Amino acid sequence: MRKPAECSTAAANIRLRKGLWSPEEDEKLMRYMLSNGQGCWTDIARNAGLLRCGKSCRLRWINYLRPDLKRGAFSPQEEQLILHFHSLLGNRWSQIAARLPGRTDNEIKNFWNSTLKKRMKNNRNYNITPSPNLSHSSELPRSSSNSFGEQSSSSKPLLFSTFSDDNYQLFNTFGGGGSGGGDGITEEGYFGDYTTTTIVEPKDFVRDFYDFSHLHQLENKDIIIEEINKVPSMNNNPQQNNYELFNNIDQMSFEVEDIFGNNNNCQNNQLQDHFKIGANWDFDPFILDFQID
DNA sequence: AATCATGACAACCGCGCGCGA
DNA sequence: ATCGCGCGCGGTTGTCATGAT
Repeated sequence: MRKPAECSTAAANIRLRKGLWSPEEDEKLMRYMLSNGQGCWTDIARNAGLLRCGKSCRLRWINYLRPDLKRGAFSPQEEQLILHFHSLLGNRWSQIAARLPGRTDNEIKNFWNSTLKKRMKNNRNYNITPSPNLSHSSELPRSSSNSFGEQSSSSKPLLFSTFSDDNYQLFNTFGGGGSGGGDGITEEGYFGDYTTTTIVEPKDFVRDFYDFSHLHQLENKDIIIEEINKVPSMNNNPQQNNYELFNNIDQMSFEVEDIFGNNNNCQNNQLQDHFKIGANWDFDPFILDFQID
Protein backbone atom coordinates (compact mmCIF):
# COMPACT_ATOMS: atom_id res chain seq x y z
CA MET A 1 0.00 0.00 0.00
CA ARG A 2 1.31 3.29 -1.07
CA LYS A 3 1.85 5.90 1.58
CA PRO A 4 -0.52 8.83 1.30
CA ALA A 5 1.01 11.81 -0.42
CA GLU A 6 -0.81 14.04 2.02
CA CYS A 7 1.03 15.30 5.03
CA SER A 8 4.39 14.67 3.49
CA THR A 9 6.45 17.56 2.27
CA ALA A 10 4.60 19.23 -0.53
CA ALA A 11 5.89 19.09 -4.06
CA ALA A 12 7.09 22.65 -3.80
CA ASN A 13 9.16 21.67 -0.78
CA ILE A 14 7.04 23.74 1.53
CA ARG A 15 7.31 22.46 5.04
CA LEU A 16 3.82 21.73 6.35
CA ARG A 17 2.93 22.56 9.89
CA LYS A 18 2.01 19.88 12.40
CA GLY A 19 0.82 19.87 15.95
CA LEU A 20 -1.65 22.12 17.70
CA TRP A 21 -3.61 24.63 15.70
CA SER A 22 -3.18 28.32 16.39
CA PRO A 23 -6.21 30.63 16.65
CA GLU A 24 -5.11 32.27 13.40
CA GLU A 25 -5.13 28.95 11.57
CA ASP A 26 -8.53 28.15 13.02
CA GLU A 27 -9.90 31.43 11.82
CA LYS A 28 -8.50 30.95 8.32
CA LEU A 29 -10.02 27.54 8.00
CA MET A 30 -13.31 28.55 9.54
CA ARG A 31 -13.65 31.58 7.28
CA TYR A 32 -12.82 29.56 4.19
CA MET A 33 -15.21 26.74 5.04
CA LEU A 34 -18.09 29.07 5.83
CA SER A 35 -17.75 30.93 2.58
CA ASN A 36 -16.78 28.07 0.27
CA GLY A 37 -18.08 24.92 1.85
CA GLN A 38 -16.55 21.50 1.79
CA GLY A 39 -14.52 20.23 -1.12
CA CYS A 40 -11.17 18.62 -1.80
CA TRP A 41 -9.28 19.00 1.44
CA THR A 42 -5.92 19.45 -0.25
CA ASP A 43 -7.36 22.36 -2.20
CA ILE A 44 -9.00 23.75 0.91
CA ALA A 45 -5.69 23.73 2.76
CA ARG A 46 -4.00 25.53 -0.09
CA ASN A 47 -6.76 28.00 -0.92
CA ALA A 48 -7.32 28.92 2.71
CA GLY A 49 -3.65 29.87 2.92
CA LEU A 50 -2.81 27.22 5.47
CA LEU A 51 0.51 25.46 5.68
CA ARG A 52 -1.29 22.28 6.64
CA CYS A 53 -2.05 19.09 4.81
CA GLY A 54 -5.62 18.46 3.75
CA LYS A 55 -5.96 15.66 6.19
CA SER A 56 -5.06 17.86 9.11
CA CYS A 57 -7.59 20.47 7.95
CA ARG A 58 -10.29 17.87 7.62
CA LEU A 59 -9.67 16.62 11.14
CA ARG A 60 -9.63 20.09 12.61
CA TRP A 61 -12.87 21.00 10.90
CA ILE A 62 -14.71 17.79 11.75
CA ASN A 63 -13.56 17.51 15.33
CA TYR A 64 -13.36 21.10 16.43
CA LEU A 65 -14.50 23.88 14.12
CA ARG A 66 -17.73 22.55 12.65
CA PRO A 67 -20.53 24.88 13.75
CA ASP A 68 -22.97 22.08 14.56
CA LEU A 69 -20.74 20.55 17.19
CA LYS A 70 -22.11 20.17 20.66
CA ARG A 71 -19.68 21.38 23.27
CA GLY A 72 -19.21 20.39 26.83
CA ALA A 73 -19.45 17.25 28.86
CA PHE A 74 -21.52 14.29 27.84
CA SER A 75 -24.93 14.19 29.47
CA PRO A 76 -25.96 11.07 31.41
CA GLN A 77 -28.34 10.25 28.56
CA GLU A 78 -25.53 10.49 26.03
CA GLU A 79 -23.36 8.33 28.27
CA GLN A 80 -26.02 5.67 28.36
CA LEU A 81 -26.45 5.80 24.61
CA ILE A 82 -22.71 5.45 24.06
CA LEU A 83 -22.61 2.47 26.38
CA HIS A 84 -25.60 0.94 24.72
CA PHE A 85 -24.37 1.44 21.19
CA HIS A 86 -20.90 0.27 22.07
CA SER A 87 -22.37 -2.94 23.42
CA LEU A 88 -24.01 -3.40 20.04
CA LEU A 89 -21.50 -1.96 17.61
CA GLY A 90 -18.16 -2.33 19.36
CA ASN A 91 -15.44 0.15 18.48
CA ARG A 92 -17.24 1.48 15.43
CA TRP A 93 -16.89 5.02 16.66
CA SER A 94 -18.10 6.68 13.51
CA GLN A 95 -21.31 4.67 13.59
CA ILE A 96 -21.81 5.49 17.24
CA ALA A 97 -21.12 9.16 16.52
CA ALA A 98 -23.70 9.10 13.74
CA ARG A 99 -26.28 8.36 16.42
CA LEU A 100 -25.23 11.20 18.69
CA PRO A 101 -25.71 14.41 16.76
CA GLY A 102 -23.14 17.06 17.52
CA ARG A 103 -20.61 14.55 18.77
CA THR A 104 -17.61 13.30 16.86
CA ASP A 105 -16.15 9.84 16.64
CA ASN A 106 -12.92 11.13 18.13
CA GLU A 107 -14.73 12.69 21.05
CA ILE A 108 -16.66 9.52 21.78
CA LYS A 109 -13.58 7.37 21.38
CA ASN A 110 -11.64 9.54 23.81
CA PHE A 111 -14.49 9.55 26.26
CA TRP A 112 -14.74 5.81 26.06
CA ASN A 113 -11.04 5.19 26.49
CA SER A 114 -10.48 7.73 29.22
CA THR A 115 -13.65 7.41 31.25
CA LEU A 116 -16.19 4.76 30.43
CA LYS A 117 -13.83 1.84 30.01
CA LYS A 118 -12.29 2.45 33.39
CA ARG A 119 -15.63 2.99 35.01
CA MET A 120 -16.90 -0.29 33.69
CA LYS A 121 -13.74 -2.03 34.80
CA ASN A 122 -14.12 -0.66 38.30
CA ASN A 123 -17.78 -1.50 38.49
CA ARG A 124 -18.63 -4.71 36.73
CA ASN A 125 -22.31 -4.13 37.41
CA TYR A 126 -22.29 -0.81 35.65
CA ASN A 127 -25.50 -0.49 33.72
CA ILE A 128 -24.57 -0.66 30.08
CA THR A 129 -28.02 -0.09 28.70
CA PRO A 130 -30.31 2.92 28.64
CA SER A 131 -32.96 1.19 30.66
CA PRO A 132 -33.07 -1.76 33.01
CA ASN A 133 -35.62 -3.30 30.69
CA LEU A 134 -33.10 -3.41 27.92
CA SER A 135 -30.96 -5.87 29.80
CA HIS A 136 -32.07 -8.48 27.29
CA SER A 137 -29.13 -7.63 25.12
CA SER A 138 -27.36 -10.68 23.79
CA GLU A 139 -24.27 -9.74 25.76
CA LEU A 140 -26.08 -9.79 29.06
CA PRO A 141 -27.74 -12.44 31.13
CA ARG A 142 -31.29 -12.89 30.00
CA SER A 143 -34.16 -12.24 32.29
CA SER A 144 -36.42 -15.12 33.18
CA SER A 145 -39.46 -12.94 32.80
CA ASN A 146 -40.60 -11.26 29.67
CA SER A 147 -41.87 -7.75 29.46
CA PHE A 148 -45.44 -8.94 29.70
CA GLY A 149 -44.51 -9.59 33.30
CA GLU A 150 -44.72 -13.34 32.90
CA GLN A 151 -42.31 -15.97 34.04
CA SER A 152 -41.98 -18.03 30.97
CA SER A 153 -39.16 -19.89 29.34
CA SER A 154 -40.75 -19.95 25.94
CA SER A 155 -41.62 -16.33 25.47
CA LYS A 156 -38.37 -14.71 26.35
CA PRO A 157 -37.87 -11.36 24.78
CA LEU A 158 -35.84 -11.44 21.63
CA LEU A 159 -33.22 -9.00 20.60
CA PHE A 160 -34.15 -8.11 17.11
CA SER A 161 -32.58 -5.84 14.59
CA THR A 162 -32.92 -4.90 10.99
CA PHE A 163 -29.17 -4.54 11.03
CA SER A 164 -28.35 -5.84 7.60
CA ASP A 165 -30.02 -5.40 4.26
CA ASP A 166 -30.75 -9.10 4.25
CA ASN A 167 -32.72 -8.84 7.45
CA TYR A 168 -34.50 -5.81 6.17
CA GLN A 169 -35.62 -7.57 3.03
CA LEU A 170 -36.70 -10.59 4.99
CA PHE A 171 -38.87 -8.68 7.36
CA ASN A 172 -41.11 -7.26 4.74
CA THR A 173 -44.09 -7.57 7.06
CA PHE A 174 -42.94 -4.36 8.62
CA GLY A 175 -44.70 -1.83 6.52
CA GLY A 176 -42.03 -0.73 4.13
CA GLY A 177 -39.64 0.52 6.73
CA GLY A 178 -42.10 2.79 8.36
CA SER A 179 -44.72 5.33 7.61
CA GLY A 180 -44.67 8.84 8.89
CA GLY A 181 -41.10 8.48 10.00
CA GLY A 182 -38.28 10.88 9.60
CA ASP A 183 -35.67 12.74 11.50
CA GLY A 184 -36.79 14.84 14.35
CA ILE A 185 -36.70 15.42 18.03
CA THR A 186 -38.26 12.55 19.89
CA GLU A 187 -40.33 13.00 22.97
CA GLU A 188 -37.29 12.17 25.03
CA GLY A 189 -35.43 15.04 23.49
CA TYR A 190 -33.14 13.05 21.30
CA PHE A 191 -32.59 13.71 17.69
CA GLY A 192 -32.99 10.64 15.61
CA ASP A 193 -35.05 8.72 13.16
CA TYR A 194 -38.51 8.74 14.59
CA THR A 195 -39.83 5.69 12.91
CA THR A 196 -43.33 4.41 12.82
CA THR A 197 -44.23 1.17 11.26
CA THR A 198 -46.94 -1.36 10.94
CA ILE A 199 -47.01 -5.08 11.18
CA VAL A 200 -49.30 -6.16 8.43
CA GLU A 201 -50.42 -9.71 9.06
CA PRO A 202 -49.74 -11.94 12.05
CA LYS A 203 -49.17 -14.97 9.91
CA ASP A 204 -46.75 -13.15 7.66
CA PHE A 205 -44.91 -11.84 10.62
CA VAL A 206 -44.52 -15.25 12.21
CA ARG A 207 -43.59 -16.77 8.89
CA ASP A 208 -40.87 -14.23 8.44
CA PHE A 209 -39.63 -14.80 11.93
CA TYR A 210 -39.56 -18.50 11.25
CA ASP A 211 -37.58 -18.01 8.06
CA PHE A 212 -35.29 -15.61 9.78
CA SER A 213 -34.51 -18.00 12.59
CA HIS A 214 -33.63 -20.72 10.12
CA LEU A 215 -31.57 -18.63 7.78
CA HIS A 216 -29.55 -17.02 10.50
CA GLN A 217 -27.94 -18.91 13.30
CA LEU A 218 -29.50 -16.79 15.96
CA GLU A 219 -28.52 -17.22 19.55
CA ASN A 220 -32.20 -17.44 20.41
CA LYS A 221 -33.21 -19.48 17.41
CA ASP A 222 -34.51 -22.29 19.61
CA ILE A 223 -36.67 -19.92 21.55
CA ILE A 224 -38.25 -18.65 18.38
CA ILE A 225 -38.88 -22.13 17.05
CA GLU A 226 -40.27 -23.24 20.39
CA GLU A 227 -42.68 -20.36 20.44
CA ILE A 228 -43.80 -20.93 16.91
CA ASN A 229 -44.25 -24.61 17.54
CA LYS A 230 -46.87 -23.77 20.15
CA VAL A 231 -49.19 -22.97 17.30
CA PRO A 232 -51.51 -25.96 17.02
CA SER A 233 -51.11 -26.23 13.29
CA MET A 234 -47.36 -26.46 13.71
CA ASN A 235 -47.37 -29.36 16.12
CA ASN A 236 -47.69 -32.01 13.49
CA ASN A 237 -44.87 -30.83 11.43
CA PRO A 238 -42.86 -28.38 13.45
CA GLN A 239 -39.72 -28.22 11.37
CA GLN A 240 -41.33 -27.90 8.01
CA ASN A 241 -41.23 -24.49 6.58
CA ASN A 242 -44.62 -24.54 4.96
CA TYR A 243 -46.21 -21.16 4.72
CA GLU A 244 -49.70 -22.60 4.71
CA LEU A 245 -49.16 -23.73 8.26
CA PHE A 246 -49.04 -20.13 9.32
CA ASN A 247 -52.35 -19.23 7.84
CA ASN A 248 -54.19 -20.25 10.99
CA ILE A 249 -52.37 -17.66 12.99
CA ASP A 250 -54.58 -14.69 13.27
CA GLN A 251 -53.98 -13.62 16.80
CA MET A 252 -50.74 -12.54 18.24
CA SER A 253 -49.56 -10.33 21.03
CA PHE A 254 -46.45 -8.37 20.75
CA GLU A 255 -44.56 -5.80 22.59
CA VAL A 256 -41.69 -3.75 21.35
CA GLU A 257 -39.22 -1.97 23.51
CA ASP A 258 -37.29 0.84 21.93
CA ILE A 259 -33.78 1.92 22.88
CA PHE A 260 -35.14 4.27 25.50
CA GLY A 261 -36.89 1.45 27.27
CA ASN A 262 -40.36 2.53 26.22
CA ASN A 263 -42.74 -0.34 25.75
CA ASN A 264 -45.20 -0.29 22.93
CA ASN A 265 -48.02 -2.77 23.17
CA CYS A 266 -50.29 -4.31 20.67
CA GLN A 267 -52.26 -7.24 21.83
CA ASN A 268 -55.06 -7.69 19.40
CA ASN A 269 -55.38 -9.17 16.00
CA GLN A 270 -55.31 -5.84 14.25
CA LEU A 271 -51.60 -5.76 14.77
CA GLN A 272 -51.43 -2.24 13.63
CA ASP A 273 -49.54 -0.10 15.97
CA HIS A 274 -46.84 2.40 15.77
CA PHE A 275 -43.70 2.18 17.67
CA LYS A 276 -40.72 4.29 18.00
CA ILE A 277 -37.10 3.55 17.55
CA GLY A 278 -34.87 6.16 19.00
CA ALA A 279 -32.23 6.34 16.38
CA ASN A 280 -31.61 4.58 13.12
CA TRP A 281 -34.15 2.13 11.83
CA ASP A 282 -31.63 0.39 9.64
CA PHE A 283 -29.11 -0.27 12.35
CA ASP A 284 -30.43 -0.11 15.84
CA PRO A 285 -31.81 -3.17 17.44
CA PHE A 286 -34.92 -3.26 19.47
CA ILE A 287 -36.42 -5.74 21.82
CA LEU A 288 -39.39 -7.70 20.69
CA ASP A 289 -41.58 -9.91 22.79
CA PHE A 290 -44.19 -11.90 21.05
CA GLN A 291 -46.70 -14.53 21.91
CA ILE A 292 -48.90 -16.45 19.60
CA ASP A 293 -52.36 -16.56 21.08
C1' DA B 1 7.24 25.24 45.59
C1' DA B 2 8.56 21.34 42.97
C1' DT B 3 7.64 17.02 41.15
C1' DC B 4 4.96 13.31 39.72
C1' DA B 5 0.61 10.97 38.33
C1' DT B 6 -3.54 11.06 36.13
C1' DG B 7 -7.28 12.42 33.11
C1' DA B 8 -9.15 14.74 29.21
C1' DC B 9 -8.70 16.15 24.92
C1' DA B 10 -6.31 17.11 20.44
C1' DA B 11 -3.84 15.53 16.76
C1' DC B 12 -1.19 12.22 14.17
C1' DC B 13 -0.41 7.84 11.80
C1' DG B 14 -1.21 3.81 9.11
C1' DC B 15 -4.34 1.37 6.66
C1' DG B 16 -8.10 0.18 3.56
C1' DC B 17 -11.40 1.61 0.28
C1' DG B 18 -13.42 3.92 -3.71
C1' DC B 19 -12.85 6.40 -7.76
C1' DG B 20 -11.01 8.24 -11.85
C1' DA B 21 -7.23 8.38 -15.19
C1' DA C 1 -5.46 -4.15 -14.61
C1' DT C 2 -2.84 -0.78 -12.42
C1' DC C 3 -1.73 3.42 -10.29
C1' DG C 4 -2.35 7.81 -7.95
C1' DC C 5 -5.07 10.29 -5.05
C1' DG C 6 -8.31 11.65 -1.50
C1' DC C 7 -11.06 10.34 2.19
C1' DG C 8 -12.58 8.12 6.39
C1' DC C 9 -11.74 5.14 10.18
C1' DG C 10 -9.65 3.30 14.32
C1' DG C 11 -5.54 2.98 17.08
C1' DT C 12 -2.06 5.51 19.18
C1' DT C 13 0.63 9.27 20.81
C1' DG C 14 1.24 14.02 22.32
C1' DT C 15 -0.07 17.96 25.06
C1' DC C 16 -1.98 20.38 28.65
C1' DA C 17 -4.44 21.04 33.01
C1' DT C 18 -5.23 19.57 37.47
C1' DG C 19 -4.63 17.20 41.72
C1' DA C 20 -1.82 14.58 44.97
C1' DT C 21 2.38 14.01 47.41
